[in-house]
Amino acid sequence: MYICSMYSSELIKGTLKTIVLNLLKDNRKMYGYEITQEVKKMTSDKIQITEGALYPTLHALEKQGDLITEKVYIGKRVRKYYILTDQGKVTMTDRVNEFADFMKTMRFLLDLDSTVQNA
Amino acid sequence: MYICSMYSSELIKGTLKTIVLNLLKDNRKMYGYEITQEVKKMTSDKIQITEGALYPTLHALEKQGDLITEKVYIGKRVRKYYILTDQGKVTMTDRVNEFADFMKTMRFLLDLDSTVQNA
DNA sequence: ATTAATACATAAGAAAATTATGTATTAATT
DNA sequence: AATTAATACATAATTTTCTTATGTATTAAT
Repeated sequence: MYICSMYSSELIKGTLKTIVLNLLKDNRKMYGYEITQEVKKMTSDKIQITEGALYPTLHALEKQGDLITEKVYIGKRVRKYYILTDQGKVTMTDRVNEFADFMKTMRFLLDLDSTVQNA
Repeated sequence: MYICSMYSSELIKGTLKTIVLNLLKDNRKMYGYEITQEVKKMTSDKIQITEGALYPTLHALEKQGDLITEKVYIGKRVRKYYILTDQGKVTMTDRVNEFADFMKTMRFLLDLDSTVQNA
């Protein structure tokens, strides 16, 4: 997963890229460790991204042209900021829309709109 | 995946057990092929479960005691109906609630409530 | 002085799909 | 009548994506 205290690991698979790309929208620049902390904070520890999952994903997104990096030295420590490219913005929008549509489909399929769970 | 014309494969990973268990609720009994067709129909072809994914999943759920089977012969053709056990009903509820909660978390994380996509 | 936190990275292994293949019956089409 | 499509099961090889483990190094806190 990304170490999830709350969700069974297989549930969350496949959403990491969507989460990362979405966090970087509005020209925000973030570095890896910051992403892990922000997601942990925003989800009240429900989703905790592991470094073993995050860094390869960031490298893949960079390789495919969705992200560019900016190295900054904080004292002697390296920090790699990630920024969305124009292509990355398109990918981000596609991914988020796709996930939103997927949720809609799943809500219908699991009959969730008539239950309490989706409050 | 389950052959998804619409969703990128990694998005859907991990929801198959939840989908299957949920379809079998209310003491409904279904066989494998029927499940693939029902999901295809209910999602307007957006989610198409492949046999390579479904059968191993059904066998796993049976092995762990969530499902029992009932063989029926239609002429010379075998049909294996799957039925939720009492344990399976608990698993089903847990899984569906977990997914509902996960969607809630993701809606917040992706800031979907303030956009058009979640209509 | 030691531990925790920050910050990066990669590699081995596991889980859950995909893709491909196989068997066999029955219905539909040409 | 012969072929194709649909029904219905199954498994095996491969790929993807994550987990778990490990590694290096700096800085802050105890």
